[in-house]
Amino acid sequence: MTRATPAEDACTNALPTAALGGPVSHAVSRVARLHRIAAGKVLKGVDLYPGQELLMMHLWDRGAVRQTELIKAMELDPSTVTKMLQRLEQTGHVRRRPDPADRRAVLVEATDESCALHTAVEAAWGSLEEHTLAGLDPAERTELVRLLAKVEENLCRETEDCPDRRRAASG
Amino acid sequence: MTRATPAEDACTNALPTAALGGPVSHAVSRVARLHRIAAGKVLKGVDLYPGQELLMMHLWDRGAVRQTELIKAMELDPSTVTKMLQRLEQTGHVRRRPDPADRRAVLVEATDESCALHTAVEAAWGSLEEHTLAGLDPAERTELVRLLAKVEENLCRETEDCPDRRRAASG
DNA sequence: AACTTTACCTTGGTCGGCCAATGAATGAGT
DNA sequence: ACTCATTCATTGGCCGACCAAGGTAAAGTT
Repeated sequence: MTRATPAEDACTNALPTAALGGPVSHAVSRVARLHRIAAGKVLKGVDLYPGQELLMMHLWDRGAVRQTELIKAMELDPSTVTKMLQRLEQTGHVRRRPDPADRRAVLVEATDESCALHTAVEAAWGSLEEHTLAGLDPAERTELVRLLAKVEENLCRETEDCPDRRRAASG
Repeated sequence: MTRATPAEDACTNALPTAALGGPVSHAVSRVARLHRIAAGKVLKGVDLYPGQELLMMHLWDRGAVRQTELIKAMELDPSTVTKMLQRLEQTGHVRRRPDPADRRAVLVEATDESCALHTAVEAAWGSLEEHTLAGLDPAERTELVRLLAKVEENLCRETEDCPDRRRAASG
């Protein structure tokens, strides 16, 4: 269509081709990267790496849980969670013990020291959020959340990675 | 049997604390992750990993460039680009040669074989973009792009990672 | 009870991405 | 011309994240 000859194309655009072919995809990548960096800076004060704070929040919120719980809640790969927990345990943020009711399961909980970070982490996230949304009025923020949710839905569908989200705990 | 506390079942949907404290931050993380996965699937057909396609696009677009050029254009860490290029070289997508005009620099260019992927990659990105935006009407798409750009600006500011963007290619 | 399937977690590998530190060549200052 | 600073690229280490494969234990089936 737009591009017929792959071999010869000396178009000297300032805009990357990617931005033309997929502006939103491109923007998502960039925003995500910058956001992660920003998160890293904010989290440096609490001795956490980006990503870990979500796990900790879940732990603070729910208390002792099985890893499966975390995996499902955060929709991450099991191996990812395992490794995160190993590091988190090593840094003293988390404690793991075998589940007495299920010998193949592991119970995870936040350590008391980590609980001291709870407030700081939430404050950090609040500040990160505010920074991210600086200059956007409430209507824009709402709209952004709505649109992102739609996009997430779309991507979720293809990925088929969040199938049981709707029914979390049905009897 | 030892299911969980009934109180937890009450707030089923398990809105993570993170979602309350930073809905957009949370959404950005999730969307980014899903988007990356989707990109991975689309790119599997062209033997590229997510992230590499942007680099290749730049190469296809600009021809032989120095790594610095890539680093600035993609706003990535130098070491990241180095490693990406090493793998890309090993998979035959890229070729590197010393810059005759500057003995500490390296010229990078896409191989001919990789050029054959050019069209496929752009098609993949197009399809990814379309998938991402499925169900959004043109107005919503525009708005999303606009809002993401604003957010990127905000994050950029703090990060101070894209200061010289205005003067991309001079001379 | 014995067998089979499923669930839970771990390990090993790969990739993108970062930071910190290093080596090599250019460029600027004196 | 000789320092000194800057730039270019690489290496090593680390983390998040994925997949694939494996081992153990609990359910489900016969």
